[in-house]
Amino acid sequence: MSADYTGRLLTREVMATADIFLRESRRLFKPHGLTAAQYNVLNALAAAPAGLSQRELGDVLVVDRSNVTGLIDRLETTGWVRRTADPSDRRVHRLALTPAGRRLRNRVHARYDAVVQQVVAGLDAPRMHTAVQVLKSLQAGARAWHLPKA
Amino acid sequence: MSADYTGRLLTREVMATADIFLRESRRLFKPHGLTAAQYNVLNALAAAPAGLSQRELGDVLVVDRSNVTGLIDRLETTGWVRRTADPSDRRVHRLALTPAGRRLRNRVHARYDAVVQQVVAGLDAPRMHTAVQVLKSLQAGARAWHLPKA
DNA sequence: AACAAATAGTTGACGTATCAACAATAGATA
DNA sequence: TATCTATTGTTGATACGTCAACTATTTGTT
Repeated sequence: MSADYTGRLLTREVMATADIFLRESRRLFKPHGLTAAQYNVLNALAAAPAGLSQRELGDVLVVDRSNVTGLIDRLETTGWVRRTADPSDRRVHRLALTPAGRRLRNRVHARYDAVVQQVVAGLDAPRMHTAVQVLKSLQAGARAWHLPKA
Repeated sequence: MSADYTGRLLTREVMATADIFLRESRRLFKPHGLTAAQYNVLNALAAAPAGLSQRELGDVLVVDRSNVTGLIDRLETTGWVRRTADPSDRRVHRLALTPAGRRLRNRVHARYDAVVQQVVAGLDAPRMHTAVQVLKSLQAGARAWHLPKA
């Protein structure tokens, strides 16, 4: 098994695994009326006690500002997120979970976490640790390819 | 470092890595006028000497039939893919690369492959092998969670 | 203070993805 | 054969994602 064959295989499997995770996680979110992107928003907001601006949220999710607009529009109509004016900068919208949004997030997060534990159950810590290191290395490699453009 | 912490970390890193790959690969495809989805179509067709029906292509790419329609519409207008009538079943459209499509695919594939080799360069075979095994196990685990619904 | 950047958010155009509903065709069965 | 069922591809609605262009602000410079 040549090294480059394994390299191709590895990158392919990373993509395939992420794709399966995404698909299966959608099945979990759907009954709660949530999409995967919306769950990520609730989660990011739950982890930011002081709230986030839309730009900050976009940075956290690695998503364009323009995408955040629609995402929050929809989450506002469902009543899970609130936009409030920032007192010190009239351009920014401060985002926060509503109580209902926080409850929903906690409920879904617990289920999601339980599934992750189940999915990961067959793996021993050293192997997982190696896998994480390999993934980090792949991320660094991908970014290193990116940077030379500068 | 508890096992469940590593489990959460692992799944998060899988998603993050796939996301970075996707973003960076788009940078590679763009100058050739290709999107990531379109590259995947060209690749699937290049690997199927007898051509594929739209349903078969959807199965290979794990996307909905309805998505294939638009994908092929666009690739037909750029002249990289051709739809032909299937003689034995008037419902199906047989898909094939045009010569230009095949040339484009080969050109882009070569570059893509070179980048993958570069990205993977810092990793030794045993670690990659472990990572692939872990990923396969995660896929199996995710699907195992899926199946119990039946 | 006045003017020139830079930044926050929105909009519109487009590509990709899903789902549900539909027409045309094929296949199975009564 | 006539009918019922399944399958192929298309369409329309909705969501997500990008980019480029725009407005309203802020900040920085002269």
